[in-house]
Amino acid sequence: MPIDWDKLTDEQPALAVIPRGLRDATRTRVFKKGELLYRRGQPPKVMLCVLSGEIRLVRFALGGTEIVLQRSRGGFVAEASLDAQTYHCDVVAATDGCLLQFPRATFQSTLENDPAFNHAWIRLLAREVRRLRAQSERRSLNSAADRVRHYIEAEGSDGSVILNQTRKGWAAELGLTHEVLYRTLRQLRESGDIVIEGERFSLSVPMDT
Amino acid sequence: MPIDWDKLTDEQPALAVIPRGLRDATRTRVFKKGELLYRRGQPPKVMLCVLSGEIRLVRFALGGTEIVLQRSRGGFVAEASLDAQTYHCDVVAATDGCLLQFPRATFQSTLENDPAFNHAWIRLLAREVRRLRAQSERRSLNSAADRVRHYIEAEGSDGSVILNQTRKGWAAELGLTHEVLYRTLRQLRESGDIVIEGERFSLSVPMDT
DNA sequence: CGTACTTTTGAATCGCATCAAATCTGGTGG
DNA sequence: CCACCAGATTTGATGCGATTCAAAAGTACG
Repeated sequence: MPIDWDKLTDEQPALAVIPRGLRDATRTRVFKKGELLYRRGQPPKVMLCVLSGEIRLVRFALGGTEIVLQRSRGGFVAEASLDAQTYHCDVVAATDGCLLQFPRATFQSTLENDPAFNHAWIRLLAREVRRLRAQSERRSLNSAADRVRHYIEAEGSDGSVILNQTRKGWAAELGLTHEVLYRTLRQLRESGDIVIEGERFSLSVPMDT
Repeated sequence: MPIDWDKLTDEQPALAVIPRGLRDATRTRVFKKGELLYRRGQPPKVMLCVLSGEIRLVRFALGGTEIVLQRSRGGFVAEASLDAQTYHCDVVAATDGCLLQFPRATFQSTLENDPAFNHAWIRLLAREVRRLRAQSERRSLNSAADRVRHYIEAEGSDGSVILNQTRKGWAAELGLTHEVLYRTLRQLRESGDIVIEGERFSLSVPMDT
C-alpha cells in the first residue's frame, strides 16, 4: 500500500522537506509494544521517523540496568545514525505504533544532490538543537512553577503558548509528575501569575502599582 | 592579530571542520562579564563559537524574569540563527571570555559550495542532537545516583568514562548541586556500584553469585 | 453503558537544595 | 621558598518540595 504523504505531512510537518525521489524509496513499519526493532552493533540501513507510538533508544549497562538514551513519540530518531558505522544502542518499541524507514544510502545521496533538501535538513537539525537546549535548560530548574513559566516563554510566543497535547503529556515533557503539574497550574492560576483559556496558557503581567 | 587555528582546533575539535576560506573571514571577540553581546530583534550577521568563558541566550519575560534558553561554555551557539531573520533572544556574557564570529553570509555560502564542510556540519549537528537528547533523558531521572550512572553509560564507552572537567562542573552538567554529587559519589564508591580511579569513573559489575 | 484514560485533590515520605563550615588544591606574588 | 588567596572538595544539619500512593470525578470512544 502506497504511503499517503499528503496526510502524513499534516500530522508531521517535518516530513514536508522530504523530496519526491526519497519518498518513493520509503517504507513503513508497524511495531508492537516490546518489540526489538534494531540491535546494537548492526550497521544502520535506514533512517527512522516515528509516526505514532513511542520508541526508545536504550543501552543495557552491566548488570542489566536499562539506560534510556532517547525516547521519541514523533519525528526523526537517531539522526546521527546517518554517519555511524553501527547502531550504538538498541531500538525498542515502548508502545504499539508505526514508523517510516528511509533507506540510508538514498537519504544520503539525496542530501548530497538535492540542495533544497540539504538546506532544509540542516535547518531541521538546527531547530532541534535549539529546542533541545531550551528543554535541557528548563529541566535544570528545580521548581515546577519555574518550568511551567520557562516552557510558556520558550516554546510559545509573546508569553503565550497553545498546548497541543494532554496535560499529562506536558508533565512528562516538563519532567514532572502529572499530579505536581496540576497542582502547580492551579496555584499559578489562583495567584494570577498565568492565565488559562482552554489550551492557551499565558504569562500575565504582574500588577506593578 | 591573526587567529592561531592550530591551537584552537586542539582545544575545540569542532573547529577542525571549518575550511580555509571561512577561517580567513573569521574574527574574534573578547567580552566582559555582564556585557550584552547581541540584542533580540537584530538580524544575525554572525555565527558564534565560544572559546572561553560562558555566554547565555536569554529572554526577559513580562515583569523582568530572566529565562535562560541556552548557556554555552564552549562550542557553537545558536546554530539556528543561520536561517533566522532576527535573533529570538538576547546574548549576554555570564563571565569574561572570548568567542569566534563567522560572517553569516560566508558561512552559508561555504555550506553550499563546500561539500566536505556541508557534510561535516550536518554530522556535527546530528551529534549535538544525540548528545542533547541523552542529556535531556538523563535530567528526567530524579535520583542523583541514576544520573551519575546514566552519564557514565551514555557519555563513556564500555561502562567507563574519563571526566575532563571539575566535579563541580560535572554537577552542573548533571543538574545537581555539587554537594549532592560528592555525597552520591561517595555512596556509590562505598557500596561498590562504581569504581573511581583518578578521573576515570567505571560502573562495576554487580556480584551475582 | 461500560471501559480506559485524563483530570483533580489529599496525605505521607524521601531526597535534593540550601546554608554553613572546614580542608585541600593550584597558582600568584612577595 | 613561603605566604596567601581563590576556587574546588568534602562533610553536616535542616527544610522544602517533588514523588509516591490513594482515590474520586470527569471525559472520550466503541
